[in-house]
Amino acid sequence: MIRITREADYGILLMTSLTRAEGQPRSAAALARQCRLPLPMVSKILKTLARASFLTSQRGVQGGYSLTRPPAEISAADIIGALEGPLAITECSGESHEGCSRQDECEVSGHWPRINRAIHAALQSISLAEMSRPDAPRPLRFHSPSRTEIAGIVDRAV
Amino acid sequence: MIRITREADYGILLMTSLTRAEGQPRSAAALARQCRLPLPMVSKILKTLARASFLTSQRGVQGGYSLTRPPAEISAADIIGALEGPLAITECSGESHEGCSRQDECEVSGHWPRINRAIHAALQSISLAEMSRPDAPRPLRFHSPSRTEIAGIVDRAV
DNA sequence: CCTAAATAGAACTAATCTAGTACTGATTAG
DNA sequence: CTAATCAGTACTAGATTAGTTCTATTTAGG
Repeated sequence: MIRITREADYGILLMTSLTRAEGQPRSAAALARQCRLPLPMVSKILKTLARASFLTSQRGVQGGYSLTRPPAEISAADIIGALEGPLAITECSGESHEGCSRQDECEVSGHWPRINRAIHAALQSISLAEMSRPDAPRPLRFHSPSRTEIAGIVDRAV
Repeated sequence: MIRITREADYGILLMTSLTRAEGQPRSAAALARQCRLPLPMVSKILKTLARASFLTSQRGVQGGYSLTRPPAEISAADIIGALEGPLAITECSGESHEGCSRQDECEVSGHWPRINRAIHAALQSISLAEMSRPDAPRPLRFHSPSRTEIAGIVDRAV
């Protein structure tokens, strides 16, 4: 349907794990164990989140990562945005449509920004604090083997 | 950020094109020309949409595709849902978590359904009729070379 | 001051998935 | 009966993701 990368999926998982740590720094290894994720992957993700300044890192022996802001002030959109990278929307995204041969044909035009905003709003409205609460609607997660799909949103919407 | 496949992107484009045809059947070839998309791709997409009963097809010499419902009654979610396929959410999606080794660790649990619903609602709220109106917020479309990203939703949200 | 525990960062590989093509069959108007 | 058009399937090439490996840097504690 609409997909986010595994990195983003794991990222959210890790952030919720850190939320439950309540300010105490956690090492990448500890988090990897706790979430049963491959350590190198976890390291990579945490590094990225640190660079995006959602986490601070403490090097050295008793080091680790911890949240820089209260979990209520971090949204799903923040986390996903940090991890999926600014990765070139490539041509046809910003103001320059040079590359887009269909510019004229698609008066369809404005629909993507509209959809973008709708989805962004949806993701922004969900805070890390909320996601960390165990008493969620339904105890479900989506782990696909190679990708995580934000799925079922059409076929089995509630 | 969050991506939909090109197929879905094209699908929306084609559907808006059909909307402007106002009930008149259009052949795959005509639509391909109009939207400047490769014909085989267009055929494939239209077939899928027909199977999902958003379109009816008329075979033979003066045949083509036309909408089965008024455009106000078709949402972005419908189109995207039809095209991205039921494609196995694979393990860990429905009620069976057999495959998911992390079941216990991730009390994160309920956050995906919550996010799903939010996004689904967002996509459902946008009708084909709306998307076909040329007077959109900003004349922008996103054609990436290999993928379409519902992008910028985080970094350059409005 | 030296060692072990951590993070930092970049480069690389393999598997998966998407996009697009090609081919063959079925239907229908004229 | 023939040309136009939809139907369906199988295949290929390229791009992307997921995950690994290796090396460097920082720091607590003995």
